[in-house]
Amino acid sequence: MDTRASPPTPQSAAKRPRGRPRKTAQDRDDGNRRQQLLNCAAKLFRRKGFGATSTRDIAAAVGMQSGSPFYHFKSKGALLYAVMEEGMRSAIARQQQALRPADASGLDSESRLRILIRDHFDVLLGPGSDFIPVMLYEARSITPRQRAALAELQGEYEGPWIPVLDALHAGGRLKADVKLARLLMFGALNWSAQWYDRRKGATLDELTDAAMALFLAAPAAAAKGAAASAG
Amino acid sequence: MDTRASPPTPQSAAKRPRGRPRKTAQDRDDGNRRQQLLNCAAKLFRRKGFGATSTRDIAAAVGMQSGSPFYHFKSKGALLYAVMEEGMRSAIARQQQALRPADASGLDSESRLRILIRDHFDVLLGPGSDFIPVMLYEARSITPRQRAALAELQGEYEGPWIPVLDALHAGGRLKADVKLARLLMFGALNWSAQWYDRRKGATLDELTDAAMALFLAAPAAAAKGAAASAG
DNA sequence: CCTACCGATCGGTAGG
DNA sequence: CCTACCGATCGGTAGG
Repeated sequence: MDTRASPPTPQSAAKRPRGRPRKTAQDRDDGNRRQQLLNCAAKLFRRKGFGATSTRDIAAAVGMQSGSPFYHFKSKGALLYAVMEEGMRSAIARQQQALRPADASGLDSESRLRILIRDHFDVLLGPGSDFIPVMLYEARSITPRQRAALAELQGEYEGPWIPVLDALHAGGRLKADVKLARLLMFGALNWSAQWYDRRKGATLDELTDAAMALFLAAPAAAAKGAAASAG
Repeated sequence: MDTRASPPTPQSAAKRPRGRPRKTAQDRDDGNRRQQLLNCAAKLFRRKGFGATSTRDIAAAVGMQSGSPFYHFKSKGALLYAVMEEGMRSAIARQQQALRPADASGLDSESRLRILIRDHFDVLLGPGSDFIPVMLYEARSITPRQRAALAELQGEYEGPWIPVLDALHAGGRLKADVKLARLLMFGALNWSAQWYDRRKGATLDELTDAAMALFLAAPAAAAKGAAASAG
């Protein structure tokens, strides 16, 4: 799904009779090295920042020579963007996965919001989650064109939140202006990437509880019958 | 109301017989150039990021030669830290100013929180407010020692929030765990530096209203008599 | 604060 | 994907 890095030597059959195009004989890597570059780049960009990370750092982290990353990505900026794009695509896929049972069982808006928030924390703070933080905190370093492309993916990610927040607003559970509330809520969640420490403090479930308690007003006192008792 | 841009040439009378030790004769700058460096550095660090801003960029922005910033700051990192420290000191001073009348007139916790939030938006989004965003988003680029020093100032800034949030929690207006609520709230506010556009969208007052409505539960229905009617 | 400069590093490329 | 390399830029300094 990438314009970059089409398979090398398209139809230059060289020695090899008719295998898939490989650069050399050893087939233990494939497009695997590219993924390793992405993983290491994400980790380093997050820890040190884009500007403070050299392509040599990244190459060394995956055991390559200094010029080799440019075989997979045409520039350092392209590598950064690839990290962000993979982060978003993976987040969207994960979100759809998380919502699938919710659709089936017809959960109410509160439960759906809880799922969205819990999933968001997972994307942001779960294991191997450097891609989205890089996207959130290095946006200055990509081109306007790339930013626009990312904005589209972000819109896709935010899509499922809208009807949930609208419904909660209509039901009096969300008091603030819906658009501003959404921006503020995402801020509250996204900022956790700056302070959350997986090894100590609250669990992601506790974080989710806190966020729900912070954002949602109690159900209207005189409601029907089915009230949920939250811990 | 800005700590920056103090009036130039305080009492330096022309040739001046026995002034304080100055490097050369021309007295049109003083410690003024240093402040210009800080202002321009803050603006550039915020727009382009620390890594993508060269000391030459900064020098050019204030009309200096490339080596001259190092007369005022011993390294690029020292300049970054100076921006952050000035941002925090100025934010603390501004906060104390904002709270002064509140102390005097004995406002309730809700009103005090509103003042804190409104002031925070001012520090973050008001005119000439590049210093705090730089501090928030370039923390990776300073040394652990500098981070520790900043953490102390941040503690000073957060101090006034604690009793207010505790009181609101005790009064049932803030439902979430207080510590997590504080972290999430600061996230919601701080993130606004990423999306807020002064020229369009909501005003800082509207933003403050939205934040208050998002964070605070309605006052307990059966309270005493003096209830405030919020818009 | 300028002039003149240095050593190091960096992104990137040719050519295999 | 490595070897070998280049031009540019960068942070920083000496010396006035």
